[in-house]
Amino acid sequence: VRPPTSRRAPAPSSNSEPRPRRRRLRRRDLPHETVALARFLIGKLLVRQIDGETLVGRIVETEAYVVDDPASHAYRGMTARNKSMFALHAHAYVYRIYGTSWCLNVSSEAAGIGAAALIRAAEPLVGTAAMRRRRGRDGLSDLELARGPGNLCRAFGIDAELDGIDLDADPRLALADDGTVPEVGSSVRIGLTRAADRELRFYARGSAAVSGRRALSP
DNA sequence: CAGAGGATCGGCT
DNA sequence: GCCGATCCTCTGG
Repeated sequence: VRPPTSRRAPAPSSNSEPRPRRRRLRRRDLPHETVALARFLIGKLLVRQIDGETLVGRIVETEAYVVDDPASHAYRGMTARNKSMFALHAHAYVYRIYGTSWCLNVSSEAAGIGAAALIRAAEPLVGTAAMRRRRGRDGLSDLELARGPGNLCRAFGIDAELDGIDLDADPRLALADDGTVPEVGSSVRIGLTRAADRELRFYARGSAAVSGRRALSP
């Protein structure tokens, strides 16, 4: 039973262990297989350079959109919107949803195969003031700044301009590793109508920055 | 070329 | 929990 005042146990970033300086992840460091990539990204860092500032968050929630997946944008083949999903792994796929929000994915698999890992939430570590400014809403705690895929993109200033970029080398957006090893849980994906039963969502256990109903992240 | 609907969010009941 | 906002993209005729 959890204490009523705190929604979740301490997040992975609250470990007091010294850890190595963060190191940019190159393409060769990332699993190319979609589910392995989605799981691997939990605990890694998202590093954004924008307007002369550095924003860093720890990824705490992802979803896999695999080959032959009716819920995937790539299910019916390549289109103008989803072509970044067909890029070699470690490219960004950024798209607009509901006319209101952006979503960030990391492409997976070989060139020509449409699959990706959606980044659904991050725990802000560096640049929280800038993230709060970008969210444009009052009263948000740090842990709410990048909770949910649309909120994450808003906080990090991610939009169509970053669609298709190579996360291996682009100066504007990178993945990094600081040696943190979180405990990873899994569940069904959030917000889907098709293939809603597949267990393809991954999250950092104990993180207060994950989205979705609490029952999905025990 | 019209129409439906979506990997969301936030406000309201 | 429910619902509307908002704007493309994709589909079918």
